[in-house]
Amino acid sequence: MVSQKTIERLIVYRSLLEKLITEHEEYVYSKALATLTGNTAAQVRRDLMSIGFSGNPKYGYDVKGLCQQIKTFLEPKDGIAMALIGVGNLGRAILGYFSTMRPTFRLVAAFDTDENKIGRVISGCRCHHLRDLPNVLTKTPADLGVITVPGSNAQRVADMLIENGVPGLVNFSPEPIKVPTTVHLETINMTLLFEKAAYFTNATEKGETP
Amino acid sequence: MVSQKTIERLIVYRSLLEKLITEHEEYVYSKALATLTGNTAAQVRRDLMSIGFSGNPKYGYDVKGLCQQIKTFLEPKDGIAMALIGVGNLGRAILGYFSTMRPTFRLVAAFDTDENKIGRVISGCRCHHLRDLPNVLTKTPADLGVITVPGSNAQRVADMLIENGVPGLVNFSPEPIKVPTTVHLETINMTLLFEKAAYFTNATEKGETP
DNA sequence: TAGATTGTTAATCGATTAACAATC
DNA sequence: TAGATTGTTAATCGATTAACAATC
Repeated sequence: MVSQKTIERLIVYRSLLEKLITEHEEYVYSKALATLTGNTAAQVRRDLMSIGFSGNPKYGYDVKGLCQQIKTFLEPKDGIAMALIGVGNLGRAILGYFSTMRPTFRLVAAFDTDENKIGRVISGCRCHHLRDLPNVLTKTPADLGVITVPGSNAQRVADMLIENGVPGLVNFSPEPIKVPTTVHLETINMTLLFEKAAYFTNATEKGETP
Repeated sequence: MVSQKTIERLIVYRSLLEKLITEHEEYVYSKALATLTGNTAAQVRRDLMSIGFSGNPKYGYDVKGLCQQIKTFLEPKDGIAMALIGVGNLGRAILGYFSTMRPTFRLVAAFDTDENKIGRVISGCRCHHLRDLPNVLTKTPADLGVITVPGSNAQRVADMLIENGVPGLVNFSPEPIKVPTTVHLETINMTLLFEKAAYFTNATEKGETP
């Protein structure tokens, strides 16, 4: 199978390839793709090999063809339907963010327990009460559940999503949650990220960059 | 030097140790620490070795002592002063988040270019105009700059922060930015995170979990 | 003492890089 | 053809895991 690291790089390649398309570049060499994304040429060739895309020793890789192939490889053809739970500042930031990313990523429903938010439409996405989650997700199933509630409720919300057939979760709450192995969990731990940034900033200042 | 992976795990250990302290646990074995954080006992012992903390074959590791040692290792003793640029939804979410994390992480100033936000105090942090950044950061220097502006301005903001002596950046904007090697950069690419979650959710559904 | 865990070294594993024949 | 790049295998590197003597 394709490793997590390779997937991450493929996402970065695609983002760059889209930029190259707007610049009307037709072909790109592994060396150029590597330099522009902070990798090595060998790494790029190995990654592209893993998705079965071939280049040409004379011209390099076809930009449009490669971009399309990565897209096909990464994204299911009917896109990704997402449900978001917790319409606080972070939730609203994510709703706003993805409203520009259609049609691949579609936020199909938002949930909260604050009555003031219920019924409102934020960035084109309707906010429901959390108790209606089973009904809403039965009508419009979601591939990805985005958890942006305070930590103490994260596990409960995760359990609800899983019970209602959501196969993947993205957890932004600081509380670690448990899921069965059949469910994919991506955790974005802000505290950890900032602690790490703080540590390495300090280390970099002290010249520890070997 | 201590690897990035080890630093990440140390942060997780500490978070758990703090929980154990509230539960009045005095000692913990490497096996328990490992199970509770999703690692192996050997991994834990190796990580603790790298920061020079010793346990006892009879009782395991002293919870309070270990927690304190990790804290001392990770965090400069006068805490981390942060400046945040871009007071949109994401910026406000982060301001709210860190207002509860004092005194280690202190948001000393926020900046925006929207006149409606200038002068307001959000989660205890005053919002200044971006043009005043040099003055404000001269008076209250920051260790970490948090970039939550739309992508197109990210590089310009990063350059301003670096020019004004900020040694570490956390970039939430989708646009990749360039920094000199003397500056530490932590990138949180939401698009990448969601693309990855979507891919692995799909792969997990198809049973590709070897 | 007997039994379990720590600290640390050696073995293993996986991912990255180097090398080079095949190709254009 | 000569020169450069691709595709792929072999070598290297770094991180994880296994093993075990020392310790309590």
